[in-house]
Amino acid sequence: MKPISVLLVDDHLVVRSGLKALLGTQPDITVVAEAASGEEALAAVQQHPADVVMMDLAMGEGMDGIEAIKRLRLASKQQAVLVFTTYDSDADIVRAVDAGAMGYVLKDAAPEEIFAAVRGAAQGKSVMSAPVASKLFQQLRNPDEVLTPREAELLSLLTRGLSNRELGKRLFISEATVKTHLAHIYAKLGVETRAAAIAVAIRREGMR
Amino acid sequence: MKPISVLLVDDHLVVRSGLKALLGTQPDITVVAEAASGEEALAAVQQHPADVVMMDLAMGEGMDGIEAIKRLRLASKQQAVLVFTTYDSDADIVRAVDAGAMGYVLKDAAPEEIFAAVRGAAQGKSVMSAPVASKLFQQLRNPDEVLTPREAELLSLLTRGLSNRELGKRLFISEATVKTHLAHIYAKLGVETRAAAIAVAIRREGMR
DNA sequence: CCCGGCATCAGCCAAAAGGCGGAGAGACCA
DNA sequence: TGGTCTCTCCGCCTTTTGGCTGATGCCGGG
Repeated sequence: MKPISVLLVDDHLVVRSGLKALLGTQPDITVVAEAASGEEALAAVQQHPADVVMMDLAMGEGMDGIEAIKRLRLASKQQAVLVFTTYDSDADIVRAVDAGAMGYVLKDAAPEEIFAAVRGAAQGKSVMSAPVASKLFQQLRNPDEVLTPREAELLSLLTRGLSNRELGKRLFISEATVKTHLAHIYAKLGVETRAAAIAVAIRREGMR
Repeated sequence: MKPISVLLVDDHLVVRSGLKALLGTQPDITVVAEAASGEEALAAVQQHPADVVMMDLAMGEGMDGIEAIKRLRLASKQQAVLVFTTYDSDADIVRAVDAGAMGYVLKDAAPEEIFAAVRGAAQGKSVMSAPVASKLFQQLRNPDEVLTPREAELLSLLTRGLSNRELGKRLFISEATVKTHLAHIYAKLGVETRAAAIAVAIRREGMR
């Protein structure tokens, strides 16, 4: 049996080096390449077609992890993409799964969990950390709390600190409509004021 | 010459393991212990009185990095504390320096920079990444934009989505005073509304 | 073809937030 | 002692926001 080949994508050298050290302890797993950005990852996968791509979502400048996943999937369906990141925001999870990620593991996971995720991904199985799975269930159970595209768009601008008037101009809708959307958003997020909505959006929904 | 002993504090195993691998390549630096939380760090430093403590600021549950630095400094002035973290938010930097950190290095720094920081800290010198130094200068140049302790406290609660009334109750001050503080905060942050203030606070000031 | 969800808009009213000027007490420093 | 900060508080007025009710057009599934 050939070992599982892995491509690491993370903008932090320490993380890559730590991951390599960890994975190196497993005889059936080999790190064949590393990349510090989405761009590098796309290039690296040409040279080293790995079985599993472990990817961070937040990567400083340039292409973000989600975009990188999409392009990787487009370029070739050979390798499975495993998200390996710090945060478990609802929005990130949904977007990653949507982009075609096979698994979602948090950086504070135990080594065994990480190994299991890599092996699972290599076999085409979905693996995710408990908190991540729990969030996904949450969403499935309460579809009433899922924002519509328009609401999400508005919320995103809201976190930029715009007033109702400004939101209206930006989205080419009347202030009245802005208010209606806001009322719906508040209900779905479980808040009463725009201030709280912004706080929730940035922290929970990951709208940075 | 004895090698420099280092204690690593970070809640992510991958980061600790990567850092250990990196520092291990330097003959004059030895990692003598690791800790995954502020509490563990305080205990570990008793067993292994290291020359330098490398500490992350964001550490999930429990004591945060700033608090850990303060307690470490109280417990013993022997070791130098070097902050090693992902973000360079103004608030974090100021608070860390205030708590007694000797240096501030970002996780995306080059290995040489990390080594230099460890050696510097061991010799009692201050070392910080360029972006960090730049932010500090910024603050020195514009002291008008630095929040007072009370203002920072209020802003922190503001990002929780509280109303003026709630802020007043929480801080045992009148709503009028809350408004006064807010006006000052808005001026310092360069915004006009509480929504924008929250956005800036969470993103720029790192008040998560 | 009707119903439900979505997006759009209106008007009314109460509450909250924000702008402005003024002011006193305590701390700290030159 | 005088000047400067910081924190505290007041009143008055305008703007913004949020709650409520109701309505229209569009689209897609049953």
